[in-house]
Amino acid sequence: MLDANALRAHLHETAERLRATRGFELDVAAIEALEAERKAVQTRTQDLQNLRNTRSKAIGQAKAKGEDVAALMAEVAGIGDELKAREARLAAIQDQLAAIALVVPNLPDASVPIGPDESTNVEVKRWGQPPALDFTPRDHVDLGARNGWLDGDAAARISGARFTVLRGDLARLHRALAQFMLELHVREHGYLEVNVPLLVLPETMQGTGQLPKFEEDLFATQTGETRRYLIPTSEVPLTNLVRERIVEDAELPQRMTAHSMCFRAEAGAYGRDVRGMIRQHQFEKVELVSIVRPDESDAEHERMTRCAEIVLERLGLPYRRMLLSTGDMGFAAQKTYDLEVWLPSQGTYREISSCSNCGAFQARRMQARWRNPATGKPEPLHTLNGSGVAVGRALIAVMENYQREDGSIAIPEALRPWFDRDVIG
RNA sequence: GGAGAGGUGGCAGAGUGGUCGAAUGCGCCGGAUUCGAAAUCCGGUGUACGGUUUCACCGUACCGUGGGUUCGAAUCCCACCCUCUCCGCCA
Repeated sequence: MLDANALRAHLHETAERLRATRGFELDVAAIEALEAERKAVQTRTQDLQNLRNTRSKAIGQAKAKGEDVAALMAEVAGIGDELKAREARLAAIQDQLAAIALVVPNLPDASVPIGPDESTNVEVKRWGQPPALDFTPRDHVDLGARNGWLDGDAAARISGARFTVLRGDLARLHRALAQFMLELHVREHGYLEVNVPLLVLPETMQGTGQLPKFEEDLFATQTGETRRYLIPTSEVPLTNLVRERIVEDAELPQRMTAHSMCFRAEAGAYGRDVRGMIRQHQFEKVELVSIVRPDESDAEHERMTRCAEIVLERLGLPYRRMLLSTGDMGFAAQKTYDLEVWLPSQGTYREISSCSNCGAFQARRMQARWRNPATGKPEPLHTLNGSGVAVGRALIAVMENYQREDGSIAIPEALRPWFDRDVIG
């Protein structure tokens, strides 16, 4: 959510920036009309409330002195009906304004390249050399066919498309990757390990920006009257830990990591990445979330991205860092780096991590604040999230980059603590 | 799932339908006292929204949530949510 006061004060300018960067059309006319009415109705409502309060108090005082209150009662008589109508109208207007505000995307940072889609992303750096294989590399589906390691057919029978069953040493490798990442972030990068709920309430989803606009991307459950959603990433519960809280300065910055299941409906992805486990309804991710003071978020964004990069470097996986252009950024982000890992079978880099600085955007939706010692006043925090990294995709990357001609897979040095061998298959 | 108790400011904890945004204590901030500190004393100390003559004042809302009764609700009524205790079931 954008700052309400700033939006009001710079409505046309903001609308122009949203159009230029996001291709988002802000309904300026509707907002102006609602704002004008809101101001009139709110002022009138509060005047009426004030009148009612003062008169009611006078009645109480008069009664206490044993005076006749008939005249005072008559004065208040007409207020009730108008007040009720005004209050209802005000609530309706504020609901409409909120509904508009909740679907406006974040404004990109000035350093973000302007462009329509991923074609205008900018490569910032490259690390590592793609492995020189003297045979034609297989993709992870072919490699996974050995030993019943990766079984899409079984998963389809059980759960439908976009699920996989992992078995044996591949399941073990998958688990080792998650453990390795979690340990790295906890022991070396200073993150607090958190274990979070996977089902969350609608207001939680609204806090981080998945709702109300992207409901079709989510899996939902219904138990009686209560609706709960499966998290698409542990960013959601982790970030919402500060929802409706005022955090003291001494508690900042907060760095949290969680290993969790993630669930995505992938409603708009029919036909994309249907082969293998690149794009699944259910996958695992080690997430990084930082809650920081506003003036620290840029530096934290760089730091967080490095924490994700180190995962790939320790695993010896070649990658590049991309600065996303305005058209490719998520709804809540003001700046995003994607890490893309080399996949030999595709001869290209594929997304394995996304690190975003959301600025105050999520914090305003969540009412997540800190007490600024300089002013003594509560101010919105800044929130950041990043994958550190996607476990399923890391598994694919290890399989493909560490494959050998016979279809066996070498175990990266960093994962040896979880294995008694240096090769599987 | 059954039975009971309870949800009030950062915390603890009062609150007969009428100057209750809310006593008191603790905590915190400022000041006095002190060589300094402790103790003591004095003062201050919620959040959001709105208005304006915009760093100051004024107004409104908020006592779990949502409704209702009333001129007036923390207080009365209804529904829901949550927490705790005991029982049952269960990983």
